[in-house]
Amino acid sequence: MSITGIRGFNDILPEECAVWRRIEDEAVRVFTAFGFSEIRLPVVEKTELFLRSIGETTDIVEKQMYTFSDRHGESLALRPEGTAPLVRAYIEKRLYAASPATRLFYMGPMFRYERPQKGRYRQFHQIGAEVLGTESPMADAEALKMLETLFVSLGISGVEIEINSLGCPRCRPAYKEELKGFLADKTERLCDNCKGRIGKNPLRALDCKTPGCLTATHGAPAVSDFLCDACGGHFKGLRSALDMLGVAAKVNPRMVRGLDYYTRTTFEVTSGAGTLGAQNAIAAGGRYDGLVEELGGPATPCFGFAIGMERLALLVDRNRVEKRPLVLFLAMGDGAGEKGVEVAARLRDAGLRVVADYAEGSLKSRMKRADRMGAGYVIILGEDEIREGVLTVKDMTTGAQEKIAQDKIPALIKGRSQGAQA
RNA sequence: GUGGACGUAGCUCAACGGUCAGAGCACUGGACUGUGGCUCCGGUGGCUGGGGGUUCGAGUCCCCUCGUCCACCCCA
Repeated sequence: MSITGIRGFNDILPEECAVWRRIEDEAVRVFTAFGFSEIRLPVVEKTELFLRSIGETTDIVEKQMYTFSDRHGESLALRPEGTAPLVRAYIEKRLYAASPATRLFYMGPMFRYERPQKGRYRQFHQIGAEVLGTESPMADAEALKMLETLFVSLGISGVEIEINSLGCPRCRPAYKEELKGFLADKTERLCDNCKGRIGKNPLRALDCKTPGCLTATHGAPAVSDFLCDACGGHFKGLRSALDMLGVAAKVNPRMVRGLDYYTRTTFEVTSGAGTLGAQNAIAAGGRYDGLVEELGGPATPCFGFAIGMERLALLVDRNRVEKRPLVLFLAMGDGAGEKGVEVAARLRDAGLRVVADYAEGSLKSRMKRADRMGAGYVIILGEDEIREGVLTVKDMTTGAQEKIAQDKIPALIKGRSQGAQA
């Protein structure tokens, strides 16, 4: 076998790229309308950045990061997510100085060493957006509205938004203790995984789907009952803002996220569509009010989310890919090939999408190919046309054809395809 | 990291341990000298993922390995 690609690292082929392109274009359009600006960040960062942001005991850091030493022995990592690098840049480039609230979005590859499966790959792609510098629950609500707007514009339906509040460093410890107390006499029922993390992060048990953990956590106290006044008010503000914006979100008091930096609002967007396999989360995020300060910046409350590109692509309608009509230019006979590429170039200058076909073969087989390539029009340049100083244009959908002067072709094709679309 | 299913032509899949591994689609040529879609006829295309073993004989059975898929775990 010759050299193959790496497990979990996929080639995105042209057909799939058309879908991705559509998603990306739509995301740029929607996010821009909400006042977000694009930022492009490196794919590699110092390992320490992720240790300090995501949390040293999270699965991502413990077993999913691609880390390596560079030639000077410094530990670097392929980014497993986009928020930490963005916050690093925000602090390093002092973006907070420009305006009180900064809205940024990014898209690109992320890397996690996991066992690949449907909707889960070692190199995967995210589109993310972050609002930095505002504590207002309106920011959370608007970001969710933005997400919903994107999904609608992509024709995706049947998604469910779940929200929760995890509280803040002031109120969460009390809840943690309460939960630990509740689980204390039920530890035996927890799965090994949850037994291990009960000390550090007992909240994870709420999210666990193993039967034992489900029964053990049944009737457990809810975070929402332990929120401090400020967090409770924030969560209430979020819910009423969502109502106002017409965003349907369900409160799920058991939803816990896997990254340590989340505070207050967390959310997850899932789809019931079977095409997603077991990975039903297509977007998720939340508030991380302490992260910027934690990483050495000024205290800056933030909200952000990331969308899983591969998963979203599984949900978009493949049949609706925008296409300008393709014109296939066929030249036949001595010298016609050269003349052909030149005429094709002029037609492109006039705004048409033209492929010059100078392959061998009978006209019949070349017509057949043109048809299979999806050509809307075929232009033929052969001996007859050269002699008469015209080109033959055939409309492949109607089958009609006519001989016409070269400079009249763009108008003819544009006129017809516009008429056809209307 | 754990468990399961599966690797045969570019794609989807056949072939009881027994001739030369087949079919459909795709590609290509022709029937139809410069006109596509339909039909018919021909052609190209395979180290049966790789390695080892059992057997007179292996695509088929056994072991190893690589890969894919599914699930757990985790997450987007």
